[in-house]
Amino acid sequence: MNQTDPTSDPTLDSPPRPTAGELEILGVLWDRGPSTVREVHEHLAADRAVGYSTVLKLLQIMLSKGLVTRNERFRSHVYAASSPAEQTQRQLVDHLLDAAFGGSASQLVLRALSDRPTSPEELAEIRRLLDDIEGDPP
Amino acid sequence: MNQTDPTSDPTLDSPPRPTAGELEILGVLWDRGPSTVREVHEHLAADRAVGYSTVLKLLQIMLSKGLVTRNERFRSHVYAASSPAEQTQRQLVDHLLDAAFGGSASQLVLRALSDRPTSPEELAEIRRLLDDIEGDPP
DNA sequence: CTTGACCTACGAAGATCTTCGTATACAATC
DNA sequence: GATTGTATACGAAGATCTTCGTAGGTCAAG
Repeated sequence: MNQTDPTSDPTLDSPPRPTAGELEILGVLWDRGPSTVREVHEHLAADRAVGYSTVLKLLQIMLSKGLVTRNERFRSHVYAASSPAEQTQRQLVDHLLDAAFGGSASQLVLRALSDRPTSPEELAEIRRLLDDIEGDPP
Repeated sequence: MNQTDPTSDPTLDSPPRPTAGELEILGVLWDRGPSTVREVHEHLAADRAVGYSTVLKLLQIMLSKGLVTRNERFRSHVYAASSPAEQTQRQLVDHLLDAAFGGSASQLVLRALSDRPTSPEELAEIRRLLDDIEGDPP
């Protein structure tokens, strides 16, 4: 194999949807920014029992999938999420929309809002978003 | 087999979160109502290649998990979703909220709405929901 | 009663995810 | 240069999901 077949170059595809464990790690990276394995492990271990080498292995897999990047300039490699939270969240919502809501965003919103107590500030923010959308139609 | 051991009666726990394949089947059952394996299979096979016994097996597993019920009165067993769409959708949104949005419903709503073109009707429906929530605070 | 059509039950293979033990590398210190 | 602490790499086991082949039961028609 030689030059890049555009259809099979992994760096060109957006990374796959993260699994549950991967998402947990991404959450830490989004919060903290670029981190070493040790740092990620410490954060996760605060919540639940998990071994160091489990986190390491997961990060290596995530690297091979393109979910994270890593900087090897230091002895302790530094990992960072390769996509911002917004983009991955969008991807996840998109998937859920298709898989469980027949594509109806309003149904999903309905469930989300009737699901948990939502603060007045959040409600206001959503109204603002609706105004935006309706005021500036595609 | 005899009487039910109450500690292992699957009907007492709420059913677990369905997997991707299970969700696909639930979609058919929610749409069509109670259906035979054949009917479910026909619907799925219209979209993608899948064997009859795959669908059967999946339904049997779903039965053991409590995701569906079945009526054996006829030669062809009739399966039905054991929870309404709303409840399962709520469960899925709940999970996604925790796993990817740090529990912030408004963030999820934001992603959902900015994600896809949403029809004016849907937007209006969401506004109505907001009015409901704000008009009748907990 | 035999055959054919249709149905359920069962087992098992292959894929993916999660988890971790252990081997190996490296750098600093004695 | 041997030792010790810290890192990464690797392999493999166990769990769950997906998929389907095939055996075996039942009913109606011949």
